[in-house]
Amino acid sequence: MGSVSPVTAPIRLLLADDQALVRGALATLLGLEADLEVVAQVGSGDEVVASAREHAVDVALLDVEMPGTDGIQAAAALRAAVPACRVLIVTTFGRPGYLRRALDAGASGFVVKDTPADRLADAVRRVHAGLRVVDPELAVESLAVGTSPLTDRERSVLLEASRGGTVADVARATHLSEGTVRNYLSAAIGKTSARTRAEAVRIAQDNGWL
Amino acid sequence: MGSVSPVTAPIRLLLADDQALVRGALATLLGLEADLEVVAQVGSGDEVVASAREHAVDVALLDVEMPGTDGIQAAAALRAAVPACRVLIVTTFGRPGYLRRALDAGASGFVVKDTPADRLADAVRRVHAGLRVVDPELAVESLAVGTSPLTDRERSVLLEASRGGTVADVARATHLSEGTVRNYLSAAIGKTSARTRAEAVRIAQDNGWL
DNA sequence: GGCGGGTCGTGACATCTGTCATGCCGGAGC
DNA sequence: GCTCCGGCATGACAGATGTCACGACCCGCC
Repeated sequence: MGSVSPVTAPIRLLLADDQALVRGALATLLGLEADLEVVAQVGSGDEVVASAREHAVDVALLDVEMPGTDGIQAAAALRAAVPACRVLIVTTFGRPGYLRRALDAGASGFVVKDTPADRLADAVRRVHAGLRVVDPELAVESLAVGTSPLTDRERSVLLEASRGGTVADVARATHLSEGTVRNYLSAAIGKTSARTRAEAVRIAQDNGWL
Repeated sequence: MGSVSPVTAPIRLLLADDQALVRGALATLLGLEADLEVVAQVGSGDEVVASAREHAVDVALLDVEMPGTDGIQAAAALRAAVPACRVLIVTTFGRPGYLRRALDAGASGFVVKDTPADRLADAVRRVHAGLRVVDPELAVESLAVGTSPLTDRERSVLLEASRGGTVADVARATHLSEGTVRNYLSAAIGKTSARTRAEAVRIAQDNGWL
């Protein structure tokens, strides 16, 4: 007893990713580290909070793109429900808006999926130690792009329009007048410096504003 | 010598995926299997053929979504250059058109990334043994959807239009008359049973026709 | 109280889109 | 030979879209 360097308990991890293959592969990868232990895996954002609580998770690795509750919403819910649990967002797309929203939601780290595999474990350790982990390049871009210029309605109308329907479709879906929809779309097109509705959709998506 | 059950040489694998994190994780996952060995990893389709030749690869696992040469084009090139090397497509999206094109390109297997991780190694072994590996559900869907109804020009015009530009933009990019572009778009809209250009884009993308 | 900003609506206008008819050319197939 | 089909184009037309001006309401803020 009282050894000079006691064996610390491993960091308990939760993995949330809708793609079972990558989820499993990441679990294997992280499980090889002596000080890390994957104690839970889920395939949707809705299961995150319950699972994190049940398994006394230290760090949750959340993908952004998931069906239902996405990783960012899940991060917010998780921070509220289990404040001791840190969140590391692991995502495919390094969209500026994602980063900002992730940090707002209380995430401690943000890693894109094309970073080298051997850095992931370090990111987890840093997050667990209370540090922030953010790709500096992405942080710069995020600052440059700034926060979304779209109001809530503009965003929701543009989101509906991104499905490809006509103005009439969008109006029906949002319970708005057709004229109003066109006004909001016009505003969104202007604010995104686009020249078409479709282009506005693309720009907003690229920036993570949808 | 002449032992009853000789140790067979491990199956030599190539991994191609633009996301380093999943690539590395998959490598770790597969490397744990005694009869599998990851001998090469690349991050783009252009490097596949050279790398496969250099490392005497038995089975190549290719992602479809990659910058530059995509996994399906790479599969075709690889089959032509190194016929002994089998191809297993590992992709995020189970789009019917992807499957068909992958098989046409000479792929032996097609696995979506939301299949359980423990099945991947089996898929690799089967492919190596000369068997076909295809998700039966996806095969059915692929048959139901059928092959792309779009002609080459319709496809390329729709692809250009998917970037969100106006008819004039597309006409400029494709060196066609504006009227012709509108004709092709109209045809594409009709063939996809869409009611808008944007919807036609969405449908074509979902089916893997772009 | 006044001001700004977001929300929702109307009406009018110029332009863009989607559709259709029609034509010409070239190649594949009978 | 002829026909069918795809590529390419033009012209015309109805309807959709994007823009602008304008007004109404509510809320927060100085």
